[in-house]
Amino acid sequence: MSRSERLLDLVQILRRHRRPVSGRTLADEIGVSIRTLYRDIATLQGQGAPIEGEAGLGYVLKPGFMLPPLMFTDEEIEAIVLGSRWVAKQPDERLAAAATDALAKIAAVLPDDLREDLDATTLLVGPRSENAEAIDLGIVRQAIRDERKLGFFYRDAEGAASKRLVWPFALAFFDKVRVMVAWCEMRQDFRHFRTDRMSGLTATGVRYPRRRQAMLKEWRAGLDASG
Amino acid sequence: MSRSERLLDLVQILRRHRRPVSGRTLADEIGVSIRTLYRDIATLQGQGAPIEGEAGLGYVLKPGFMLPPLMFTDEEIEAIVLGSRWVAKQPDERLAAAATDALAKIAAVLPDDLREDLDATTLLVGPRSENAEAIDLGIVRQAIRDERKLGFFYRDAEGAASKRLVWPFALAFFDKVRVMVAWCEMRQDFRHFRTDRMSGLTATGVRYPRRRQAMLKEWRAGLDASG
DNA sequence: GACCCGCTGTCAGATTCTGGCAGCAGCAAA
DNA sequence: TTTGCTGCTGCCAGAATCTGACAGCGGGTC
Repeated sequence: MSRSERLLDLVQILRRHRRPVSGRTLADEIGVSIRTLYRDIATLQGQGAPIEGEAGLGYVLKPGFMLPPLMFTDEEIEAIVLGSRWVAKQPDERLAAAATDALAKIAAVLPDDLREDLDATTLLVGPRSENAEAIDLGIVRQAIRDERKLGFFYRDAEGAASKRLVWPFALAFFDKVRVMVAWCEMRQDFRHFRTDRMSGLTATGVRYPRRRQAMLKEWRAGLDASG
Repeated sequence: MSRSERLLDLVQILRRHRRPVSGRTLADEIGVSIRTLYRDIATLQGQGAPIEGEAGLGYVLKPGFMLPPLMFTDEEIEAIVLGSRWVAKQPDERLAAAATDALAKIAAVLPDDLREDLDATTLLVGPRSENAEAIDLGIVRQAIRDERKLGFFYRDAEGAASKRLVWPFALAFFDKVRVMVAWCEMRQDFRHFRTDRMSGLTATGVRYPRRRQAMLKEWRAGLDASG
């Protein structure tokens, strides 16, 4: 195994362990001496990987992912950049900021001529949606990732309010509004919730008893059957 | 200079030369023996770089770009994927196909757990725009890249038709319609052309006398002043 | 035929990588 | 405080890899 491959492997292994891992463990897992492991970690940090080491504990990788070298055509790069620009203008502030950061990282490594080409693809968006949500979508995304229940108040189209406890498993982007898809404990069925009608969001921390993937699949199957 | 850096450099140098370049030239430019260059080329090809070599001519790199290893946070990856999905659903077939290809490349290297996270971000789009253009946007994009004049027929909002010769320098995505921004020889001013109202597109092959970047800048300045 | 060029094999020397050892510093539990 | 675990660095010799030079093949062009 070449060194560069090993470095990518190392990042992957670090991703899997959420708790701090000792260098000894990592070294064994890759099949390399601990001295070499320290060198590898240093190299990765030098390349911008957010790895943190603390004496007495071990190494932790901040949530993230290292993309290996990839070959893209001009048009593929253009598509990625255009898409990211679109996301950067969406009202979902968290994702928009992430898109901006990602664009900066990509632009930093693009050759000049390609960057100029991209300037010729302008993205004009209409006025921002007035349906800004009062809740933090980051909490929703985290709950989906961790498969944990969410509590909140919901105001439906008629203005009637209700308190919900749901099992969220997807976040959909529908034209101008964002919609959380979840299993609603009250209705005992799948429900869509417009995020701009939600309030009082509470991350319960309680795991729900099903797998996100399975629910997503089931929900999609239901969509196909009815529509 | 480490080997991996040199490989990236090699791709960049190949990008700059549009004509075939001999291995000898490349080797000199990087400061390495020709034997090593052949090895480097072989390595790059093994990594998927579309480099073609022909005896008696030299090497050519198909239009494209090799992205070096990059570190992204989960949310940045999510933003990129969401944006690419959006592009993939746009009516611009060429870009949509490119977005799909790019997504496939990215998905191929993502760890499983991250790929699952991304499934939870669904993109629901409304019905496709009915404003599909009758022209090939690829020709427009190429003309912009090469800074060459374009001829076409245009039907304005009132239905009046006219023949135009323009200097295109940007392609804008505005909600559901795509707009080509260009200097119009007839009006002697900047004009926007909805691509779905264009027909009879002709790539003249004639270069226009200004730099794309300068026109883009001037056009933007005009926008700011009037709006 | 005489080039030019891509491409491969071989091999010795240069370069880099690796593992083991020693040692320092920070932290936590005993 | 002491003990133990861990991150981190310097050093050095052996292993692994990379590199350059040479030779040779096949396919094109002049």
